[in-house]
Amino acid sequence: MRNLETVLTTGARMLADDPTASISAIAAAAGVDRRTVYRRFASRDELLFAIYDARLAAVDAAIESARLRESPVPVALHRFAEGIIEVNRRWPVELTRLRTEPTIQERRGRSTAEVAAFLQRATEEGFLRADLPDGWALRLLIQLLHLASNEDMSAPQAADLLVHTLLTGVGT
Amino acid sequence: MRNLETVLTTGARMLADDPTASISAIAAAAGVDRRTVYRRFASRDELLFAIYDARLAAVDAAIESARLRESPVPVALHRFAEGIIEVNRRWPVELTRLRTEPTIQERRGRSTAEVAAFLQRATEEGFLRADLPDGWALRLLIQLLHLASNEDMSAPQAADLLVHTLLTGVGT
DNA sequence: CACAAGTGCTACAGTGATGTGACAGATCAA
DNA sequence: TTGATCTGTCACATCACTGTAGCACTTGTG
Repeated sequence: MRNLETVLTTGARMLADDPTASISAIAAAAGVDRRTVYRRFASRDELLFAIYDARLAAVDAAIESARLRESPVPVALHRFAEGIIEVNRRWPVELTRLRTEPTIQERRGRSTAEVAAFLQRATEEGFLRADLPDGWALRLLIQLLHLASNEDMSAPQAADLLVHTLLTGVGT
Repeated sequence: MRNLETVLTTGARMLADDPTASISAIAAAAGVDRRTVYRRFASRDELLFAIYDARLAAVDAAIESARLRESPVPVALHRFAEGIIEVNRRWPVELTRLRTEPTIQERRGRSTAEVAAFLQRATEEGFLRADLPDGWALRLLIQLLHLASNEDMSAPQAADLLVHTLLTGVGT
């Protein structure tokens, strides 16, 4: 069903700027009856879960195709950034509350571990400074990804800006 | 009354990680009866407004004491970062929804304009690159402030890390 | 002590969202 | 066309939160 996909993406978009958006509102925006949503998802939480799950799947796909383990660091970083920016734009999810859920947490943890390992490699190969606080580069990268996703430019352009900012900052 | 301040700071903290936190929950966490909150604030929105207002006041104070117009750019930047980090920690408000309110919007706009002007000066004096997309440095700085605020280190340390990252990035 | 102000507690009406049921109409495959 | 599946709609119970009312109790100030 195309409708289901529409509900998920629309829901993601709406919940992004108002986490309290009701199922009625989401259904209406997706051009679907509220009752139909309840036929697909037993509860509100299940819908949120499905949305988050879709996002996580997209993130995993982006990580996969970035080849973080194999490609040269600069190449992988660019591909990863571009991929995640596209994911963030299609799934602008900000369901921080769901991160409590163990299943989500575990799965999300695996993805971030992948990225953390990549940053570790980048450090070892001399692309990142080695004297940074633990996890700082990772958290910085994630924030920059959100920031770049909201920039009014193409994904490749945004990725370029992001990588350049990440590595060299905005100073002279 | 000390209670009022407690309600505001507690509310800020609770609403930061769950924007739907009820007045009952906030009151309970602040060690106050729900009815007492309603005696101070006519409605829920008025409480949110008061919290946001307290944060804005703290931000203004931080901007003020940073002397963004007069001090040398590096000095002002450090003072500003340190001040805002402390504000973010005391008022971890993420009431993006309130930004619709015209009063808030206008007041918030004045603060950010002040910072934007400072960044403009920093660019003119050669501390920031001049070829950045419009507003990128400002949005980046704001995000970095949130990020640094959550780091487990003292405000001055976090400010150092922030400024260094902002200006030179994390690359080698 | 006495008075005033503030707070806690119980209770209540109103509202909006959630989740469920039943039925009619639409869609699509055989 | 017929049967099965999906969807829209009206209806309903439930629940949590909001906002208000009245009364009893505590606290501080003269």
